[in-house]
Amino acid sequence: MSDTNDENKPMQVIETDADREKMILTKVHEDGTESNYFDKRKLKIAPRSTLQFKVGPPFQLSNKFGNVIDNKTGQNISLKIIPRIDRGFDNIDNEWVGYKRNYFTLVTSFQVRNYSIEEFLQSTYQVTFVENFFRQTADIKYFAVKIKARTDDEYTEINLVQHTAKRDKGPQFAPELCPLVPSSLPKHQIIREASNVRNTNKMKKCDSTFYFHRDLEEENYKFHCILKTYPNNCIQKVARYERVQFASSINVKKPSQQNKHFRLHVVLGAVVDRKDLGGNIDKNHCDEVTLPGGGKGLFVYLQEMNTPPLIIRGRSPSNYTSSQRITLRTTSMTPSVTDSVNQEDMNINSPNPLNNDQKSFPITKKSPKRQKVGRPAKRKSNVIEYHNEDSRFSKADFIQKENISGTPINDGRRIAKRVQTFKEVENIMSTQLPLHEKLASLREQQGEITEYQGREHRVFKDRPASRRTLSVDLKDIELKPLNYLPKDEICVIGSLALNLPMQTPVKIGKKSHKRQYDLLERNTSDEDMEDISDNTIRWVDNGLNSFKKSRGQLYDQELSLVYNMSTYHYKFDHCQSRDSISSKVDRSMSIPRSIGTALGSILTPLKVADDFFQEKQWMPNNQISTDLSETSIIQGKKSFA
DNA sequence: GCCGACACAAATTG
DNA sequence: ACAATTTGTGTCGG
Repeated sequence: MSDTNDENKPMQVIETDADREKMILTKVHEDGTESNYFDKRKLKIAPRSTLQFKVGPPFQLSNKFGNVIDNKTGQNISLKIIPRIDRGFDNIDNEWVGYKRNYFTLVTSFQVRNYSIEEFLQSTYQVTFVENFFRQTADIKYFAVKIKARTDDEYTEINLVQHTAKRDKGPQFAPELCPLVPSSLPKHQIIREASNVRNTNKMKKCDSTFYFHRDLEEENYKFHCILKTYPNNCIQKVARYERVQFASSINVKKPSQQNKHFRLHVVLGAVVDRKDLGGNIDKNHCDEVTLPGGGKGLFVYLQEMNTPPLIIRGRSPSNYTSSQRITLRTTSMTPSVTDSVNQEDMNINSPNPLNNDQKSFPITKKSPKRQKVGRPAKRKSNVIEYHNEDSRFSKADFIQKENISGTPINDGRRIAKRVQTFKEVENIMSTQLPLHEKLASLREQQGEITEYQGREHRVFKDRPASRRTLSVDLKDIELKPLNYLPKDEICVIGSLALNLPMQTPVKIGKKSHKRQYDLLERNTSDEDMEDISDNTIRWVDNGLNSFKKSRGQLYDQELSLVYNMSTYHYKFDHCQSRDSISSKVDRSMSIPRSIGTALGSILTPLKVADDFFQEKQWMPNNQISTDLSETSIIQGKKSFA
């Protein structure tokens, strides 16, 4: 459970470094599913991609209100809300970021310590709470949950809106109070799989996970019990709030232009009959509801959990890739701390007219140079077309044409293709090189002044700066989940895939990755459900302590952070030297922090690898190192002399 | 600049 | 294989 022992320290260094540098941060859950966190300013992923599902910020207990007594035993019962966000929030640079226009999913159940569901439903309960300085007691008709959003500072409630799957064609509605019976919470994967089920067979399979059918259990509940006072026959075990959005009217920024922070709240409460209560109720900690019979009821808050502060990005184009350009950079020499300094220097010379407000993304933080204002977004220009074999058409060529015509080239000779893997980036780069060089020399002949003049340093001193730049529009790089590619040919790095000159198809080996190891060791339960904790105190401890322990608001214990580039280094294999992938995975653990932080790069491992190679006095040929934080592609020398 | 509405496109679902 | 569905986001116009 504790990840803070010595052998993990090197890992943590890497992770911390990686934390600042990765395009996609992959968190592996205990059930083997992954959450892939990425910045939508930097990377566009298809709407229905499974990468859009991800576990969001953890909840912490924020309030306890009433007291619930089991009428049979006279004992207090101990309740626990089990909420989770399954879509809509990315962990970017230690902040939780959602999009105003996009859906999020919040699921929650609740559990009662030391009760089976049957035991629980066979009894009746009484709630005692204080409202308006008066102590009130009433029988509970049923338990229920609701969700809310608030601003972090003012504590103003923010409206939430839900859509049907039909979105614009269907109605909008506020998230409703959801009567619940106790249950564990289905795992993230189950929520994913159940998200758009229409097939009746599938629905039946899901049914027992999500619903409790009172009529089917009649003989178990012959006497008066709480089950009888639940509103519907079909009672939910899990509240699923899907397709939720913040009200479109919310202002996501403060007047100072700083991000406003929001929190999502989950409230567990008990619904009682208003008639059972005396006096005035101020409704500070309860809401009025309508009872099944039509009478007035009260939803009495029992317990509340909330998220850490959330950032909601608005509709500004600056929050989308359409306004961005990424850069692929290649280096011809081993990166080092010095190099990185130099690079940073270079960066300063590149203007960043776009976003000043990008500190949430590490790459940008490291390289404050977003160079070029993206061309106006064009609906139909998301596809890069190029021909793998035809070096006459370079990416640069393409971009130029595209910029002029506003449409992708498609003259029938070339294969339309979206860039999805680094292999493809590689292809683009390798095929375009000759032309690029040509263009470069042409430019030189014409006496063009290079953008990086004055920035020469040892890495590039042998090449005119004008030869170094090519750019790839970020919009044109879209990454697909792993299962789109034949497994034996790729290296899985988060959800990115690279051709891997290596047999192991690969995640990170046990020994090499303590966290992964822990994860595997712990991953013993096949159940879809999370276990009910059998100790109240531990609940609290787990909730709060792990919150404290968490770094970047991810639970240490529940995850293995497998960063895209942190462990393997690899290269683009242009010359069959397939032995050049270092198998010294273990050594990755000792990558000095300075190396890891040296370059704001989504392909840091290449640089890391370079460094190892240098250490070993051996440098592989044909490595292309790319740096998405630069504003241009810089093509290194083809080989080292 | 913000927002509603409509539109497009791409992965999933059946 | 194919069509329908779903959802991120591009775009227009008020």
